[in-house]
Amino acid sequence: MAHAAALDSAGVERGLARLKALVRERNLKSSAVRDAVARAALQHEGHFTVEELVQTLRARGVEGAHRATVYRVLPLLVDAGLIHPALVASGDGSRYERAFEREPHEHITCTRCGRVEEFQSDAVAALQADLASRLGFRLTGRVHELFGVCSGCEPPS
Amino acid sequence: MAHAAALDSAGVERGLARLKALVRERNLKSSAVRDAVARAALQHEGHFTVEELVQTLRARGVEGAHRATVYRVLPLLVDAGLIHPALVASGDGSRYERAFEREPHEHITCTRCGRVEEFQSDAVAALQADLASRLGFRLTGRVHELFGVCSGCEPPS
DNA sequence: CTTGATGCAAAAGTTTTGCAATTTC
DNA sequence: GAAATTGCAAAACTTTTGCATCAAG
Repeated sequence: MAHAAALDSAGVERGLARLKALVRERNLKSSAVRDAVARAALQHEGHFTVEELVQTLRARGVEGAHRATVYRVLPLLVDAGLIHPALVASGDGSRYERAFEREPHEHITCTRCGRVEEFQSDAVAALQADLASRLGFRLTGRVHELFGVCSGCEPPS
Repeated sequence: MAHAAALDSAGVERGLARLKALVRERNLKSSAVRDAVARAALQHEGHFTVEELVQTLRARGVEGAHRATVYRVLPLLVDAGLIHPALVASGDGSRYERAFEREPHEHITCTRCGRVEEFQSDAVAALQADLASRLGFRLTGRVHELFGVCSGCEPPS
């Protein structure tokens, strides 16, 4: 189970519009390459590394967004709220995941069998919102992962 | 704000004992250098990078635990439950923080300036415990990170 | 003495940067 | 045209590894 479904094409367009708005706001210039990176990021399922994004773009034939360009573009996508860094450092480089038009979600992983349950908790979401504003932050993203041992792997005795 | 207070010396000793137990269990050999790394990690306030730990050790005069050695030792400290990886990738290398004798806590990161606030919420902890047990999991770990823009970077207008 | 731990240096990786060539406004 | 964006290559970093040497059991 586990990963967010890919964003549909209308959603991707809305994401690109959001990016364009930020670009205008900062007096930057639009660019086809950057849009392609944004598209790939928005359409990616689950989390991805920079390398994976580069591969996706390359596979997608067309324009080969250079690795360095991707590195330069990602921070802007984060600022635009399209993606955000995800998962604690786990070896091979930084990971990101889509943040745009994505419901807050939680994961709980069984460290024994690897099974992942995905669930939603309005109570958690409400708490997060409350905590963020109390600390003076405008909340834009969240990562909430629980780890444990499931009943299948460790029957309550 | 709010980084974890340093562990007192009795706590450090308990941590070292725990490490020693793991070392014995795995038929490894004890070592003064490894203990020094463990000490520095346990006493460190807040999160730290490998580089910072190396600096601390160097400053502490004594033996200059080599960078490579620290890299080799850290996974063992994680297995022993003394520390754990912390924070999603944020630029300069993996971060760790003490886990031993420490309450669960959360992080909120400003995506604009990178500042990290650490806080504790009993309500969140209670919810996590409740959700986990409801899903049939024995909770053993959690990663909870919020992202946003802090008031310093985006004054409430 | 047998095996693990360490330091060093070299190898792998990951990110960042300077520059010249392009593209956008 | 002026200024931002890109690709490329080089530089800067972060982690991992092979080896010879040391230390612990």
